[in-house]
Amino acid sequence: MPPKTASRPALSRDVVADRALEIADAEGLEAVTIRRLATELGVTPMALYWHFRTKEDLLAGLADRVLDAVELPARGGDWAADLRGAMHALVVAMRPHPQVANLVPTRIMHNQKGLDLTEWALQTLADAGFAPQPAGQLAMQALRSVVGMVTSDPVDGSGMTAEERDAELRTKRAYLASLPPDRYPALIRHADAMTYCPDPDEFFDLGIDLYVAGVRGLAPKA
Amino acid sequence: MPPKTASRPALSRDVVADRALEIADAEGLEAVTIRRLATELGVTPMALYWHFRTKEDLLAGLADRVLDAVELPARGGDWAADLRGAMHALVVAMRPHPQVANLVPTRIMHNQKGLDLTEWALQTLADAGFAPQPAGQLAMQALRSVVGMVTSDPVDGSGMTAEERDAELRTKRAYLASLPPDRYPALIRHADAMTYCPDPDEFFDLGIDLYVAGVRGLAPKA
DNA sequence: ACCTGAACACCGTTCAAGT
DNA sequence: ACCTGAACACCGTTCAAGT
Repeated sequence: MPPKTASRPALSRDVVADRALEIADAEGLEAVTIRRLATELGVTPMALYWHFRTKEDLLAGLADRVLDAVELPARGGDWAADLRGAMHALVVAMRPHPQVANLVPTRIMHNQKGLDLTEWALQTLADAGFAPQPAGQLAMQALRSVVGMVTSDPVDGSGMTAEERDAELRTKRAYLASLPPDRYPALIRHADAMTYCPDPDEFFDLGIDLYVAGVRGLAPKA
Repeated sequence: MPPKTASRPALSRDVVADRALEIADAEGLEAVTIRRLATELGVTPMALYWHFRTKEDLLAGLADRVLDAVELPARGGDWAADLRGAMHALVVAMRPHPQVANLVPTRIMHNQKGLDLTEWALQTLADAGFAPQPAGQLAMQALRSVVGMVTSDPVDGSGMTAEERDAELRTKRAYLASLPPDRYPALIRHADAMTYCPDPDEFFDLGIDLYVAGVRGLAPKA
């Protein structure tokens, strides 16, 4: 039966991890603190140690929660489309939690969905004709590529309001415009493109396209 | 003139940053602490605040120090070779300090060498025919690609002794071998390739090749 | 099984003061 | 200009104890 204080929901790994995810999304990973988490959950800091061995274990739990949300699509026969599908699935799962993205690579091999993703990637790369060594490296590169994109997401990457983003954008452009034009002509010419991304979806598409085109370029000729 | 206690070298941003780099390389970024740093430098924790506004500022200093070490080669006319040269220069500068690699992207635009690198990349990608928007994204992707490789360097990535690495390698392989073979056949087949890299240089070469091949695949036809 | 209480050894940082 | 001293508000974690 539930505890007396009906206000407090029962504690569990998932409840704690979900709350930690909310804090991380709203205020960044540094804001995720055993003590803060305990206060918000109406519990003593030590209570959390029943569910997580250490804070590191808790952070691993966050990464697992993100990986668990991955929905792998069905495989077709085309290796390029399959790679795209897996990367897109990862992007969809990770974009809501850009702060946690960096933790995912450490969990990829210790998580059911992570193993499924890796198996998928290895099979696909083997289909494309790669030997085990490059296939393994390219599979990991796909993961890192997605993590990198999500981490530097031009929109959601750093929980800010629209006004804050606007102010920062103006600051950045003013800064780039102030650079010596004889030394940094291209930088100045690209100032707008580097500071503003009209369509975030295109941002991710380009990253995935880049990876797939790279794999295609390196693939052994059939 | 030097202070009385000749044992203590004069404090400065560079002296502090170099010491912090040593600690980070040997024991990881978490070991870099204002108080620890002060003790090692024979000084009060508060002394460091004369040279760095905050700890964040100190960490930025570490990233700057890594970027300062980049030696850009001369440019040829071939855009692919130029891209390769810039990425290789970044790899050479960052590999000795894999723990700091993650901090570099935040400094790339606030550092002389970072700006030089970006200018180089943008000019090269413009030469290859890219419009400003994709050129800007691809330039950042090159940086992230290098950071990702250095961060997961199979050899130097996580300051361990040869014995520790060997033990971990055996553990990992035993773990992969214990997976259900009907569900993870490729993973098991790739176990050796995923856990051991015979030549770290090839690891980085493949990553750079992947990026360049990707750019080539996306480049507008001449 | 699940949680509390008190204590320990750390953090980064402010503020006033010394030289 | 450069550094010290004392204090504040935090951390993660251990260990023994409660229910």
